[in-house]
Amino acid sequence: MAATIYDIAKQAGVSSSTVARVLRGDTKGGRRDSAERAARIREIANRLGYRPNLRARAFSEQRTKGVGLLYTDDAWVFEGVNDKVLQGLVRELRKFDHHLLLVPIDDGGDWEELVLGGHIDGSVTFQFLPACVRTTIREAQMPCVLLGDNSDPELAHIVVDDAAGAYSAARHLIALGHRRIGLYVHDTVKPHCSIRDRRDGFEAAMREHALTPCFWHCSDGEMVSTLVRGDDRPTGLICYSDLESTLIMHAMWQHGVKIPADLSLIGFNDKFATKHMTPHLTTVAFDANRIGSLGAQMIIESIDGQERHDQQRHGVGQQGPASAEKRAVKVSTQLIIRGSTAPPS
Amino acid sequence: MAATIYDIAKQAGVSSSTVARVLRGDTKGGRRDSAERAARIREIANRLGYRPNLRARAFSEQRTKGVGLLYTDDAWVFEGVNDKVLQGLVRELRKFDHHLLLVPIDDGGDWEELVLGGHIDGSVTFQFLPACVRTTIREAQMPCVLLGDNSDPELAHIVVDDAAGAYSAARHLIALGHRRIGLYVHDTVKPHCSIRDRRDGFEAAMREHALTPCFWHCSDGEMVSTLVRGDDRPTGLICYSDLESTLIMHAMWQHGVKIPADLSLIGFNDKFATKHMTPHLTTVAFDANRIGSLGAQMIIESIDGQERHDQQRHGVGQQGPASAEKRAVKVSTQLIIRGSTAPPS
DNA sequence: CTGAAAGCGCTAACAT
DNA sequence: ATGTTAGCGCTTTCAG
Repeated sequence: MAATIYDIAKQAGVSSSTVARVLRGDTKGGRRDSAERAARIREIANRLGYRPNLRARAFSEQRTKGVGLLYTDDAWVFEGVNDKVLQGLVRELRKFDHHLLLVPIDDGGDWEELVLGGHIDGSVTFQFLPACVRTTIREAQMPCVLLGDNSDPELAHIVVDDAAGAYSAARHLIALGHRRIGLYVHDTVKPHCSIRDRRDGFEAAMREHALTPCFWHCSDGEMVSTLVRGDDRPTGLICYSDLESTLIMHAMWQHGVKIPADLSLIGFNDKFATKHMTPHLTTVAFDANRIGSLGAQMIIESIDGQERHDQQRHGVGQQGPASAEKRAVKVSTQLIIRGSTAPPS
Repeated sequence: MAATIYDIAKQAGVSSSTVARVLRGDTKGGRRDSAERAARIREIANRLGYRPNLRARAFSEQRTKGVGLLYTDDAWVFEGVNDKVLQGLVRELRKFDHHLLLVPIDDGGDWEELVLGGHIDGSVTFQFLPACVRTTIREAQMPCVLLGDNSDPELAHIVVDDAAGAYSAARHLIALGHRRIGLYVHDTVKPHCSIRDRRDGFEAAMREHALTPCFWHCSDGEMVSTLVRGDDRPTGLICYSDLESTLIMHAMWQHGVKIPADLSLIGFNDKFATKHMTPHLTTVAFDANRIGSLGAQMIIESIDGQERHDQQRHGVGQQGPASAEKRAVKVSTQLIIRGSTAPPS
């Protein structure tokens, strides 16, 4: 049905290799096909609506140019700023002629067939994965990059510089004159390295000023109670994400607590900071898209590196640059000051 | 490196075909391999850590078991309830041993290579696609299902029964005694069949009671102005999605307009209805996950149907059931009544 | 029930 | 510069 290089070769009266070379623009080794032949071949290919068969190519090259996105938690993938990460990832992969497969990890274990069966050349993971998955991937020597997760220092990963972000937020509040400052994480937030890192950064800033850091990991109802009652309530609150900020800000409206007069509020992610909020939210922003695009570059590099490595083992390679070097990248944060923070009244 | 059926065949002293058959549990035509041989083959395969090479299989079967998700607008894919649709889609595809590829459609047109190059067997689309994409897909005879889009009646598609949903929302408000009722769509919402369908359903209900429907497609600022000034302001508002409802509800809090006493509010999607709102939102819900899982079933059916169809053309098929029948599915809605609606005061 | 063999379409090493 | 050829690993007739 679909035209192959053989069909073209026959019509052009040349060999299939010539067709393949011309169509791929292969000029390796100063190669240059005679212009006339090349033109005719291209014309015929065009007329026949030729398209390289990617399945055949993948089979021959032993490489699909596919990257798997491994995840266990559906909600996580599409939550918060992860949509931006995913966008950056997909777009960047496409730039390098790769594509992304969605691979949910179930208990059933049928992901192994897909991941290890050779339908993908490497994988990228969101959130933390079960240890068995990591083991499997490592044993299979599959290139892998962790996104938003630094739980395995052995593997390449990209995370936000959460500590620095929380630190800058705390510094901002302290500079405004706040003394009772807290960090709030909603109780539905699952365990994640970013919680610890943000807490670390926050507490470091507080300690530098001999202040006592408060930390809450509870429901919004409980947090609101704490914020509205008592004289020792915090006057500054840093939220784990803009979602917490939204909940708190609206609750404060309803309880008559003025922001920023009675409470200074800082978010994280710059996700809902201006859309749903009055006043607009001071928040710790970062380039989520970049996490994805960097991830794409790293995984492709890693795949290419491994391929070279494999060729070496078969004695085809030239020399030995360091094999897929493990890397850890931190994406920087930026404090965006808007209307939700002010000196305490 | 990785074991193949030949490696196993050699060790077991049988032919590769036998290995292939045993490992696949192929019992076609009442076939049953001798138990002892089969057991030994399986044992060896296991010991060698054999895994079928999916690239080779795809090449041989001329089918990858991949489905492409085609989209032009990043934001759309991850917006609103579409994350749920995507979840349902991916999970259901996996149940049938298929997988999903993310295929952003750019102007560059490099999506054609991926889609038409045989890396996917069929495609599913979100939102409306450029006409040229649809033309290409149709000409290539690629199986395709439209999700949340009925703009092309020629193609199989699944949509929410938006008209019925809006109708039920309007009926609810009318039954409560409201007379001035409006439908509100935020001005950032891109053109989509659901806007028209919801408007149709809303207006139908209003006409049945000889009431005048109001419709706004504007910024939230403008909508709020309308809601807070004048005596002929609406007492009931149906929002295009829970997002509009959120914006409106919080603005009303800030303007001292009580919900539901002064304004009854209805959302759509049941997305933020209980999380961010006081009172909880009356909303039109539907099973977004189901759109995805139905979509998966339909696209796989369509792919299988086409395969049979192709075999027929080569004279291999048996008989001729209707080829991939085009279908249009509507997912039903359900009005969930919570605290944001009440009789007008 | 089993084995031999053709074929899927492309890449790349080798020969000319 | 071009042609020849040998894979890539699995599926699927077709003989036996």
